Amino acid sequence: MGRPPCCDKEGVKKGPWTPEEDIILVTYIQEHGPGNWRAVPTKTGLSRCSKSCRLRWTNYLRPGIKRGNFTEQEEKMIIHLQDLLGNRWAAIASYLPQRTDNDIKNYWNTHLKKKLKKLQTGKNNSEGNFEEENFSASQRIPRGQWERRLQTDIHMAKKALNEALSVSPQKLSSDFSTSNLSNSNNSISSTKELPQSSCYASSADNIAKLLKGWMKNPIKSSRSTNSSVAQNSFNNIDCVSSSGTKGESEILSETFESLFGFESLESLESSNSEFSHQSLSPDATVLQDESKPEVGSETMPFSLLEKWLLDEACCPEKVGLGCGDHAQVF
DNA sequence: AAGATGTGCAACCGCACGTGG
DNA sequence: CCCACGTGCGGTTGCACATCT
Repeated sequence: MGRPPCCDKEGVKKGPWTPEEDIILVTYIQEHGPGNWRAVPTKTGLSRCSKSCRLRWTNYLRPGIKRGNFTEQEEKMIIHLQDLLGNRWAAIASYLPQRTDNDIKNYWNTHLKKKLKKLQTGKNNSEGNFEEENFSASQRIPRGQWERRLQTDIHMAKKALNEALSVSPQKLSSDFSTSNLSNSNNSISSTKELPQSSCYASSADNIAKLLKGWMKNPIKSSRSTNSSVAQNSFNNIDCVSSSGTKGESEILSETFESLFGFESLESLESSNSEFSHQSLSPDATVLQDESKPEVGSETMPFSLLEKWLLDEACCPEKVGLGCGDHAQVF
């Protein structure tokens, strides 16, 4: 039995996408918007399965996604969220709106896992490998339990955020100023230039040009030497710091909104039963990104979250979020 | 210089879930 | 309620490129 494949295997092209296919797909989505993926292959004439189209769009062509060059803040967030949520890459990605789950997953598997392993072995061997605990925890918990656990995680995360948001203004202020400064320059610091994938890069650059008019935001710069090809043109909707002269409360409010898509902690509280990433999924915000790009939604949240993560890292009990806590809830 | 091995990442696969008829 | 369909998600694979021997 089982479900039939999403598309006929015969005549369906697989493998890397060509620039021409990208153009076709993007042009179609430009006209019709993302969604109804089933119809995409037939309407565009692409010899691709609908899933492949969707994947290509969400992971690669979608505007507003950033590729490569993970910042330290992002690394910390991923590490922490992975600890908190397990391998729920989509959920993790919802906290990093410019990153795709696939990208985060790859980055975790190729970089962070090793990095953590190194750190862990170098640090202490007695407490066991937290990464392995992590995996085992997320793997052995059945789905139902996992969902309850996730809710608890969210609740605890809210608590942590609440605390993070209610720290003394002076401290917060200095945190903002310092971390914003540091944020602005470190995005390329620790990561090497990605390898260039030759012919496609230039072709994809053409796609970028083709699509230039699509984005309402001007494309600021194009690092043509970066391997992140076409998508970089989308991604270069650089996050201009919007903090400027705003009051702290406003900043906090905006930070929270831009970070979690809620207007207040109360609304977050009221939405308890529904995991927020559903409403925050990159796909869900695609069109919003087009119409009202979240300028500044990167630097501000990171500074706050950085604080949150760092606080927790050094004193978990303070925020009631010890790494193993969520497992004990049930 | 050439083959072997390692690494990173795009894309595929299959399962689960939500929804509408 | 059941079923088919569309979509989302996480795990895995395959390939291109980099590095090593």
